[in-house]
This record gives sequence, C-alpha cells and structure tokens, in this order.
Amino acid sequence: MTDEFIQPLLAWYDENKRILPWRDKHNAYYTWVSEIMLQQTRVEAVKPYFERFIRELPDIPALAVCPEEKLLKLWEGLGYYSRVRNMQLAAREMVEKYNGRLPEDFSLLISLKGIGSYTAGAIASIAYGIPVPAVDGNVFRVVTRMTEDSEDITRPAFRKKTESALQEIIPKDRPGDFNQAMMELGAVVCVPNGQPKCDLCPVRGFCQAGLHGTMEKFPVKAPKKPRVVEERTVLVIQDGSCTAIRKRPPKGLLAGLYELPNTEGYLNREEALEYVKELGAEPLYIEELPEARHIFSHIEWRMKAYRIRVSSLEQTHIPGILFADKKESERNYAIPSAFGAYEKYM
DNA sequence: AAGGCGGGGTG
DNA sequence: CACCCAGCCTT
Repeated sequence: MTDEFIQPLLAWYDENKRILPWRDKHNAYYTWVSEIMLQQTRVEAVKPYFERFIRELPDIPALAVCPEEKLLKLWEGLGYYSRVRNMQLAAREMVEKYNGRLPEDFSLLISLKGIGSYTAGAIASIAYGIPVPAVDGNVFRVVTRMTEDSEDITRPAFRKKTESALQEIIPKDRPGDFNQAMMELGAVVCVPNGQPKCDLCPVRGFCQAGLHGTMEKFPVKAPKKPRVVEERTVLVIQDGSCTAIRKRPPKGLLAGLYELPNTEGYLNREEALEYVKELGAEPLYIEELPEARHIFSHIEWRMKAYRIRVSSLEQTHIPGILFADKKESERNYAIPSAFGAYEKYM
C-alpha cells in the first residue's frame, strides 16, 4: 500500500519539481538558510533574499561573525526578524561545538536556536538522508485531505500524530525527496485558497477528500484572534537632506530595526511640534503627510504623519536618535516595510 | 495551550 | 475583505 503511494509521488516529483536556488546543491548550509527563510514565507519571496544572503555570507563561520546591522539589512523586508538572530546564535554554537558545521543528527539539530521539529526534519532528511519526516503547512494540507481528518491542525498533538504516521512510511532510500515531494505537491497541486488541481495529482486515487469532493473542507484550523488596531503618529523630521531615525528595542515587534520616530495615538500639529521640541530640535515648519496603514499578523497600524523641518540638527544629540540622508540609511539601516509609505519623504 | 512575531500573495 | 504561507519561541 505504501509503495503504491510513494512510487507515483516520487516519480511525479522527479518530473515536476521546480528548479530552486537551494535545491539539489548538496550543501547543508544552503538547506538550512533556505528552510529558515521559507518559514511562513513563500518561495518567490525567498529567492532573491537567499541569493544575496549566500553571496554575502557564504558559510557558517561568516554568519557567526556578521555584524547585527548587516544581518538585519540582509533580512530587511522578509519579516519575523528573530529568525535571523536565532540563526546567528545557532551558527555560533556550530562554530564552537560542531567544527563550524550543521550536526548530522535530528536531536542535535532541533536543540539549536530557531530549529524546530519541521526544520530539523527538513535539514536531516534533505541534507543528510536521515529518514525523518518534515511536516509543514503543505504536508498538513495534503495529509488531512488524503485522510479527511477533521482534527484541528494547530494542536501540537496533531503534529506529533502526523509525524509518527509519516515516520512509518518514509522511504529510507529517499527521505529528503519524499519530504520535498509532499511539500511540492501541497505547493503546486494540493493548493490552499480555493480549488486544488486534483486532475494533476499523482496520488489522487489515495485521496479521500478528492474522491468525495470535500477538498476545501480541509485542513481544519482553529480561528485566529482578531487583530488589534493601533493609532500612531509618524514624524519625518529633517534638516536639508537628513532624516531622523532611531533603533527599536532589542526585543518585541521589529526588534533592533530602525524606524522613523513615531508615537502612540494621533497627534495634532501642535502636539507634533511639541513632541519634536521634547526631542531637542527646533521646528521651522510642519506639513501634514498622507495617512497610511500597515497590517502585521496580529496588529494593524493606522498612521497619521507629519513632515517637520528643523534647524541645526547637528546640534541636537538626542539619545537613540541619529540623522542620515536617504542613501546612507538605505545602505546601512534596516527599516521595516511598515514605514514604506513614508520612505519617499525621507 | 495560547500568544507574539512580518510581510505579501491570492481569491 | 479573509486566508495562508517549507514555523519557532516564550510564557
């Protein structure tokens, strides 16, 4: 039974797998970097980031010693920035304990920062041929449709159950290809958001949902909490060609990235001018900028904004605030997409 | 078990 | 608009 399922799946994968910059390279570092980038992030978004990251940091020792600002700059716009901080922590541990290499062992891999059950399985199987499953969102979708399983996939217990089931059938000669085939199937055939392409599926004969036409009922997930709306005021404070930016705190949302000074709530012109004075600058004039909105996974920012020209920036040294011209900030400072609407005013 | 943590694609 | 994406960490 398992062979009847696995052989067509692997044959389909051999014929139809996408060419990806990290695929079939026999380089565990590439596998690791790509898997971290691919967490909650689409293949097309990852491609250019991966190429640049490998070019700048070609191996684990290079990653281990990379300055924070450069690291964040390489991740700018990808989101979930703790991924790259954790990756550097793991790289340093590999330099110290594993001769600068990824350990060839599932338990050691999963003990590293930022490497969980899925990523450890992916690296172990793809890079080292170790027969362990790698269960991501694609695999959840494929498996729950195949079996018409209505259990909530967000429950940790369901992940364990799925991993155990796949551990039993994973082919020991091609574990990495099997895991990638399951994910590839989920990504291009057994797709989310609407009708899957069951006519293209190599294993449709084994799929209960396909046979019953219930594909879109799976997978079942518990509803998410609604987003919190936050009103903020963003300030583009500038003198000539320089604009004020500041580094965000080391923990929490957008940790360690740079931002335009901004504050909770909607400020009117007078309050905005007062805010700038408190920062230690002398405002010359103020101009209202268009409103903007940014959606995070759990927060929505609704932003009002002002451009405020000030005099003698060089005389203002506010703790934590620095002034940079557009080129300088583009080159050296990672600024998240949330401020994208105001970049043109910098 | 639940919540924090980005950004963008898609129907 | 809602949903989801090659998830992990902290509490």
